[in-house]
Amino acid sequence: MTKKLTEFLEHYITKKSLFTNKKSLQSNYTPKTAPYRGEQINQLAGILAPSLRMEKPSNVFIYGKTGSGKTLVARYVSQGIMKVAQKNSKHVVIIYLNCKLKRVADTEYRLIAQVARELGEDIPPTGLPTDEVYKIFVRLLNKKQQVLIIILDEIDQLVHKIGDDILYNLTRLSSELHGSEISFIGISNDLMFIDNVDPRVKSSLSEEEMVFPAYNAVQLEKILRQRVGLAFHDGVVGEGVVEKCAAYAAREHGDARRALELMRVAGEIAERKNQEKVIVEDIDFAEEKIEKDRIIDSVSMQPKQFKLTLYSILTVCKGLERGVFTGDVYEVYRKYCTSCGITPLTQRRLGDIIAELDMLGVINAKVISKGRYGRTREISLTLPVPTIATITTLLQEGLGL
DNA sequence: CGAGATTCATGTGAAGTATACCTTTAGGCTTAA
DNA sequence: AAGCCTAAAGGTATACTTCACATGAATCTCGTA
Repeated sequence: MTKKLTEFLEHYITKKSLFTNKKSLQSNYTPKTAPYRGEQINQLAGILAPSLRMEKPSNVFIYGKTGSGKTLVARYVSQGIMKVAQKNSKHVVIIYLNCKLKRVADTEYRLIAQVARELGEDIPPTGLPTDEVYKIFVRLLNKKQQVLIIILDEIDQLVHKIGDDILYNLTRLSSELHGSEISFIGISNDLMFIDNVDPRVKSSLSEEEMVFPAYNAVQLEKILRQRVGLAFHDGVVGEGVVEKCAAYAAREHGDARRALELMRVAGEIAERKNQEKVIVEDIDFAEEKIEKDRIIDSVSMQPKQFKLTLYSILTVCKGLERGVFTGDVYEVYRKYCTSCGITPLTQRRLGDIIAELDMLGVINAKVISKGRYGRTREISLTLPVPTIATITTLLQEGLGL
């Protein structure tokens, strides 16, 4: 037994990895070149370039489906600008924020606080008045002359959650600055998003607009090939693997991020199975695994009450084909609360939590009217059965049930 | 039979409350001159 | 007397509760053909 283990570990060291540079398949990796996005890069660079002369660049709004390279281009261009700025000792600061991240940038206070933190100021997580944080932020900017560019990724989620007042406040910010300049890059998956905000905000925040088309299958394949060349040893990726990967991702509105992740996970799976090559079948496994991991990840990061709510939903749904309703879930939820000593929330709150779980994509909740029998959310599960099982046991352990 | 009223179970918005955390202030203690 | 620490006071953001009203289609009601 122990011999077998050491053998395995010994073997692991000597074994040649399939990867040469796994990082280049990870989603936060910025490659040296961005195929099929040259135009967008030039355009964005053109918009942001004035920052290098210490002038305020126009605010930009970037639209495009997930995995169409929005974030990549924004990152790519900012890196370029930062590099040039540094060489010429210009004070240009570019901050990237993902507004969707819970407890980081999902409220006005937290967003500003986070930006200020990135600029090296210590802001407490709560307790300060929001306008005090604004003041700190303005003071910070005025301390030395600089151009600040804030990239707000998934900004539609933020506005959906807390309203568009924050955008108004942000746009007004620049009038309080002397010396420094500030501009924003908003990134949104939702094409209709800007039409639903205050027109005053709209005009000032989207001085420039960019739309990113989705990649088609051919382009995806080219991108994949490029990255695969960086990430894997030669000849490791088997026949037809890249093609299949590209086809899978193209099916999902040309999501390049997904294609890359698929490729990476397929590689990991192949490696774990001690294969010499990545084969087509690995992609199928990878697809399952990715979805599962994504869900498990986002579930395990939720607060306790969310977990308990989800657990209640899962148990109520189990074995049932039809969707379940808020009332059913609440009943079960209360039962679990007493059995594990958590004070139950009100049904009002539970409704909100269910809505949030829906937003996360863990469950599917739709408001329906049952006519004479009232109105409720119809909750159903869309996840594959094995995933549900895993989550259920995970939650069970986590909640001590 | 069909138009309009009714009804149910919960959605949804606003306002209030509890909690955790922040800064400021005042008082008490220590320390150094 | 100055400096430092601590506790209380006064304030905020956030998660949650309470209250009150909104919703919308199945069902009911009742006048009419």
